[in-house]
Amino acid sequence: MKRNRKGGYHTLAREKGAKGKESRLRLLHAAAKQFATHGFYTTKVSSIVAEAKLSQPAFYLYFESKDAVFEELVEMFRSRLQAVINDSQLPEQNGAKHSALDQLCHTLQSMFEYFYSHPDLTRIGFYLSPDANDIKLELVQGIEKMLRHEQQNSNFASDIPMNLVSECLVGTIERIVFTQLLPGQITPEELAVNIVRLYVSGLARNQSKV
Amino acid sequence: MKRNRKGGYHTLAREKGAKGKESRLRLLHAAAKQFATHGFYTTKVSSIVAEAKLSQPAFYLYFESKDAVFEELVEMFRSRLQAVINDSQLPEQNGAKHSALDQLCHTLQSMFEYFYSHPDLTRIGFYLSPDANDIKLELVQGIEKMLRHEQQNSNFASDIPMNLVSECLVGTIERIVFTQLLPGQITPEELAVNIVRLYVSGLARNQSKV
Amino acid sequence: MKRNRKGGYHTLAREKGAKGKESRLRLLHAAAKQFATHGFYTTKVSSIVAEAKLSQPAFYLYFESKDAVFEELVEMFRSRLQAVINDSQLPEQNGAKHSALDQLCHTLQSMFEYFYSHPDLTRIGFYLSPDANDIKLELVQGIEKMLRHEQQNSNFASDIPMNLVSECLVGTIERIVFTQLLPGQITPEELAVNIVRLYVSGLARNQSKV
Amino acid sequence: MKRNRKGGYHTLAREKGAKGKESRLRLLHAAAKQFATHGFYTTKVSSIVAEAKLSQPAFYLYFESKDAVFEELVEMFRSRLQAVINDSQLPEQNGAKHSALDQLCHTLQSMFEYFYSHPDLTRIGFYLSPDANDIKLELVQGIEKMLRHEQQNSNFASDIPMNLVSECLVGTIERIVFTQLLPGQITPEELAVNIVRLYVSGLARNQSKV
DNA sequence: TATGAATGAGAGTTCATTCAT
DNA sequence: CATGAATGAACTCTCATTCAT
Repeated sequence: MKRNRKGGYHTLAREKGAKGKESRLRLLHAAAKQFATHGFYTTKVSSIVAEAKLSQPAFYLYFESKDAVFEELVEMFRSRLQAVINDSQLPEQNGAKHSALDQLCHTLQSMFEYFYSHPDLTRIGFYLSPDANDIKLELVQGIEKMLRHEQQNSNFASDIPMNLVSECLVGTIERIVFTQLLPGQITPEELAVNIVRLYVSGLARNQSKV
Repeated sequence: MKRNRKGGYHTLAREKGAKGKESRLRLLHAAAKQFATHGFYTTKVSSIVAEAKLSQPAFYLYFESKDAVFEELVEMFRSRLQAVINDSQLPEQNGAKHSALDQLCHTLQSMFEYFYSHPDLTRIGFYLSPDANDIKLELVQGIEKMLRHEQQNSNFASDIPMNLVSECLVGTIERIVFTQLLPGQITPEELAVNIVRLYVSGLARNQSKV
Repeated sequence: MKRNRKGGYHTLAREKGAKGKESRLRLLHAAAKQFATHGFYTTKVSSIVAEAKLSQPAFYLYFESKDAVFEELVEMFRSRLQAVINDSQLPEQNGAKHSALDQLCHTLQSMFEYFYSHPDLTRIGFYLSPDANDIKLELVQGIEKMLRHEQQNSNFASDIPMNLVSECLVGTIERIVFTQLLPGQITPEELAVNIVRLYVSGLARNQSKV
Repeated sequence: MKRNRKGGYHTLAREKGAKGKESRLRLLHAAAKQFATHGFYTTKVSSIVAEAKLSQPAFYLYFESKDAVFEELVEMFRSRLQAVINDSQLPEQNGAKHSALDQLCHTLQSMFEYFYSHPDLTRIGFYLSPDANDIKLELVQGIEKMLRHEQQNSNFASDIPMNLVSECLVGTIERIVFTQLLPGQITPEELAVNIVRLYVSGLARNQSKV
């Protein structure tokens, strides 16, 4: 968020007692929902607290500013997404490593599962945040690494630069998540499989095209 | 009560003489630039008119409101994009029709050329507008039509639903335009070719994968 | 577009604690005074809050808009006036009902007392409001009813339509209130007596005129 | 008008040629209509010129300001009304002077005829103008003079002060003009007769009341 | 005689944020 | 732990008025 930098945190974060922790959480959820639904600028602090059934000053008991909650949500999305990706390493099986494609497929599926179970955060981190580009860039780089790996195994012949491919794939993911996954048109698994298949095999019946 | 008799200053939208037309255009360009750079909410009417070297009231001489200019810009983008797509039908050559893929490739290239020469509008119509989804949906449908055509010529074996493919492709376009095309990393033609190749042939060297 | 999610700050009209109630009242009084003194359009919200010793946003804590306070004041005038009229029914005395004229006289006096003790509201409801006509019309009808009553007791011979008489009387009231009563030239009681006498007996010494 | 004093006239009034004179008149009529219909503040210069089919600068060719036209219209009303009253002196007939009542009746009728044929001006001068009070005061004084005259002829026994009676009468006139005369419910003559009869004879059948 | 184009000045309203309790 | 009450700072939009032609 570059919206309105204010400088260092002041010592709020009073989330000591149980009640405080709970209030903070309610605010966080309310904020996520409101931001996801209405965007950053049309979400008013007043509606966040209304949804959380707290007063406006209470909001500032737990967050430095409207910008700050937003940033926190984005950060949550970013780090959890990172975690999901990291945790999705397939274990070796019977001493044999999985192919990079299996790995990719599995990683995508894990991501999609995460997106599906956190639609508000996803909307915020992927669409709304000014940092969305950075987040997606990380994704691009992660994917590129996997692709290069497979390429080194000489399974990819494509003369399209892998970086471009990753960009394409991330674009695809981005859209498909919002138009297919979140509305529940398709399961995370199907989506992962379909996308990987498309990117690997392409559409053509005979491989002489273009 | 209802005291307010609105009804506009004097029917708005003068643009009779050349000077007026020019001012309106300056405002339109300034607005496009500001919106594209800062987004809708952080763009102030004051900065638009500053960039256009006019006073604030002048703005309201030519546009009903800040919302209205924005909508006008979006509409421009939408209709011109539509026109570009429609005008990109390849003519028959030597009595033989072009393949749907050539057609797709050519259409993409035309679109990319349009995007490249109108980056501000593109940013507005594709990212910023609440109507962006509608616009992209039109695009999805247009592309799906082309793909189905090719499919009926039985050049596509893919068992992935064509609608899903279109969605994927549009996602790709969307991203690639902003990360590669607009920053000038790649020419419209290269981009079109690469994308079509990727979607048609896929990445794999031998077609037994996944 | 429709970006604006209005929906009010936080449901408005707090006035929970005593302090809030008091502020709201101060604003209401200030508004009444300003409107009465300067009229609707020349009264600025800024002068209302200045008089109430509050900031501009505080105004919108208690009222939806400048229009809204005005309407509220008008409504107060209208309803209280109605109440005054209703409450001014003379009780039976010694088993004998009062004559309609006594009743009229008494009602007028009550009204005048109300006007005299609420000059600002009176100015607003009688002069300034676009609804002033409705309010006066109610008054005309109320008075007409009393007059008809007396007429049925065959105390009135006049061949002037009672409706016209009521209109005349209301016109008289309206003016006399502002030129005589509010400036303190005459007491409510004197005024009521004089007017009724005038309307009942007329000016002429011998009743053969005109 | 105290609205916005601006100081002395500048030398505009270019109404030399016939066309100029006509434009000025069109503006004046348009202004009267707009002011009468919508009031001073809700009438915009832009709507006046729209109605007059001229441009905004043209307006300032003929009038110093919005305030100025309004004042001019009020002044027209005031002076013409004065003239009507002065011209309504009944001539002696057969050497015998008319009674003051006949005179009053005739004067009222003339006034009503004037009002009826100039509804816009009447609305402006009687209702809208801040000077309305002065104008009505003049009227009160004129009427009071007539009444006193009749009183001296000892035709009036009333112990109600003649000044108060005049005030009452003017109030009556004011209202009745707008609710009965201008909407065309009653002719100027009938109105004059009815009012005078009411004020002279009163409502009562037998003169012992109150 | 008239107008297209432009503006200074200000009004109402909103919102994130804080004070006092 | 929480809130009722209040505000500074902006922002959009309007309107009478003028400049240049």
